[in-house]
Amino acid sequence: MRNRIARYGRGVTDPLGVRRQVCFALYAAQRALTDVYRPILDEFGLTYPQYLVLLVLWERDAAGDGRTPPTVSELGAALRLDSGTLSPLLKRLEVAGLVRRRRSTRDERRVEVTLTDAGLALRQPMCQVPRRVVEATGLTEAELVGLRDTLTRVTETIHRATERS
Amino acid sequence: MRNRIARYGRGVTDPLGVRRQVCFALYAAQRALTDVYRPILDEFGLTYPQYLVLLVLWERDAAGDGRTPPTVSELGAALRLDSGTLSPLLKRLEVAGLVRRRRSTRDERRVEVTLTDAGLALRQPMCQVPRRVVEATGLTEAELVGLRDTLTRVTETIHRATERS
DNA sequence: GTAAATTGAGTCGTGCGCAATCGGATCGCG
DNA sequence: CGCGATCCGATTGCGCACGACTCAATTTAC
Repeated sequence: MRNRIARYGRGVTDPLGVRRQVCFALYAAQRALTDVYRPILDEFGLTYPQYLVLLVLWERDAAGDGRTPPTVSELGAALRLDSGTLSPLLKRLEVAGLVRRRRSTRDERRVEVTLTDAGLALRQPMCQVPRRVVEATGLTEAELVGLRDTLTRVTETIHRATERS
Repeated sequence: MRNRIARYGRGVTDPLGVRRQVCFALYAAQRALTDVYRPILDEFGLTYPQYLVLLVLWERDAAGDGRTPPTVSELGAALRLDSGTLSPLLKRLEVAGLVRRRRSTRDERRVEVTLTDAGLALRQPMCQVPRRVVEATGLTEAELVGLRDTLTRVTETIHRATERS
């Protein structure tokens, strides 16, 4: 049974106090963490969402399981972004020379995204990026794992709930 | 019809994978939670950042401590948003009839933001919004408090670190 | 008292993030 | 085989976020 939240009245326990809200904490933390990434990723000429796309591509590449390269939809599934976000982003990555976009020959609706040599070469130097960012959070390894798992659970709960509609 | 985001079928165990990273968990959770807010706030014709601004204004209004109304800068300090984001946002809130902007007479650089009657009247019906959202996360109250505090700590740590430069 | 520095709001450009929509490609079923 | 339903990607439009900048008002330093 869901536990009840105290009644929303006024005064000291004002439920509408911004800083009391988990949602604001999440919103603020996300932007703060992006602030940490920005100068680091700037060294590589990347934005945070672009970096995430590369992470997925590196991951798929390393798996080396003989699958075809990921399509725009598959990247969207991995990052939960839709084509309206990914299409222009991938174009910018292509202009930067890090990825290639190519129509699938088997299904010409699909666009397969592959890493260029330059995109592949970025992987090694960027290996230390996560460590540098994590240090800025000031959290212990255990706290980080707990935080990640809680956040992941929240995300999955929400997605399960909304996919039912 | 909107682009549907397919389920991401792979395991969570890839050591260097996107899904292992706290940063991605934060990024994804923030967007998932916004997905929960969107339809609810749509009923009031608001976006999430606009709702946050109203939260601060309601809070200040309830405090009734005789202070002057918050300025754009003070709203920015509360939400950690700069004038480049707030100025157009506040204009939209003004067009919507929820907020008034007025130059301070004592310092004409400042713009004071006050609630209109319509903006004030929105407070009561929106009291249930946080509860409805929190239910969607599927977390207990204790977990929520812990999550909020951890996130707040991360945010503060980052800000202390970056403000030193 | 005036020049220099600072502060506060606004504007512009770039890049997400999402809704809505379009057009082409494929699939399902008769 | 034919045709409608479905799927996929691209595109468009809007609203954040943020950096860089402008401009005016105020504060300071001398």
